[in-house]
Amino acid sequence: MNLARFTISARDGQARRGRLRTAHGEVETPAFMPVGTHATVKACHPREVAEAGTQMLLANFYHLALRPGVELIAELGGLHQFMGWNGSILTDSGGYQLVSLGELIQLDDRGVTFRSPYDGATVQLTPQGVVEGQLKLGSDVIMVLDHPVPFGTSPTATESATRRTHLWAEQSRRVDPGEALLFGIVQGGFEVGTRARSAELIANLGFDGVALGGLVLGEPPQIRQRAIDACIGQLPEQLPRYVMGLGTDLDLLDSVARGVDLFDCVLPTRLARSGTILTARGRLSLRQARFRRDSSPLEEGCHCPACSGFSRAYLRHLYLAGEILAHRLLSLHNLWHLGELMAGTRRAIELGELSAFIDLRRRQFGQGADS
RNA sequence: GGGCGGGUACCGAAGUGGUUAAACGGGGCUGACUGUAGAUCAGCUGGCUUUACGCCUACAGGGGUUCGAAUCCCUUCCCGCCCA
Repeated sequence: MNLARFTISARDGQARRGRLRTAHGEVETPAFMPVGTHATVKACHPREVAEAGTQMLLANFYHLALRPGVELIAELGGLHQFMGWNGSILTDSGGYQLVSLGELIQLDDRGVTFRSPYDGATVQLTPQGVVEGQLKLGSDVIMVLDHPVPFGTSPTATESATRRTHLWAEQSRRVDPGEALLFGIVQGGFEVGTRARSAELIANLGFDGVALGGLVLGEPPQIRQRAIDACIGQLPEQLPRYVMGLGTDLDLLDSVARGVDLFDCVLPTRLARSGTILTARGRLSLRQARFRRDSSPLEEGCHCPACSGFSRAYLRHLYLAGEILAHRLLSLHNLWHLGELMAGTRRAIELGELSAFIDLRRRQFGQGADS
């Protein structure tokens, strides 16, 4: 019944120009979602995040359930009101934490038990509980619980995690998402056949969208691209496709060309907090001594808050001095950069010029960031 | 004038006869970062070179003792506290 929530207005090759309707507005796709794990895009005011071109951001159910708690957020009017964000919110289930917090978990087919990294308390996540919890938060797009495995995991372990992911996906479907959209997640490791089978199975469970999970976990780019292609081949046209955790410029462009609609990544904000900025020519580490006296903006032609009025030298100084403003300005620059990149791809798809656009960006990127 | 305590690499600070070019911090430099336990993490930080645990210069200055000294002795200079 939620199929009409996603419409495609233009195509260019495999790429799609679409629009996802949520309870909090429309999301123009292809879109990049900044990550706000703890109900904040670190260092940035929500207004600034919106100004960077963000229509939907990601928050993390698992982390918010631990702190400050789902009930508390619900009591205070839901996640949007709680964090002062009027746009759309996609919440991740905590599936990724099975990988990132690997030593702190115990799991079986019923779900996961986490030992809280904050206070050692144990928390249980079940497929249904996770969906219900995200509903209580008032999330616009709800992710199911899944079980990703890093590159290099044995076929047996991969098989078992994938089977469990499918089992959990089926159980998740028993919860009525109401106004929210419910997205399933494909796993299957990095073997093309198992990937494709997982995609086919997930695509047939009636979700409102399909995410490709378990990627960017140590695999070489070509293997990742093959895995993405294997999945896309199994997915129906009318469902939005979301590759979880992908976020370099080239990754985004390649995936858009393969028919992916949604992305999220911690990279722009995390890199910013370690002094690295994104530019059309590549990354730039402001910590490098060569920027000490550089009076130019982070990137010529950028209209972000950091590039309007501040020099590289000043921003480098702020960063090295440990000043909070550096985190904010550099984060915003990086969000603007990806916001512009995605706006560019949307325009290019509409004009049927995506490959030219990608070629240009790729060539620029190849020039390096050293000038 | 007398007594006591100090002077260690860019800074702070360990080390009191031998695997010490010298612990540990800070600072500096370099690198990593892809559904955020991350304002985090890792490496380098006397000089030179064939980057080698090779050579040189080093623990205020000078002189000794010793197979061997940042470490022990003598002396000079400087700093701090106390007494006159």
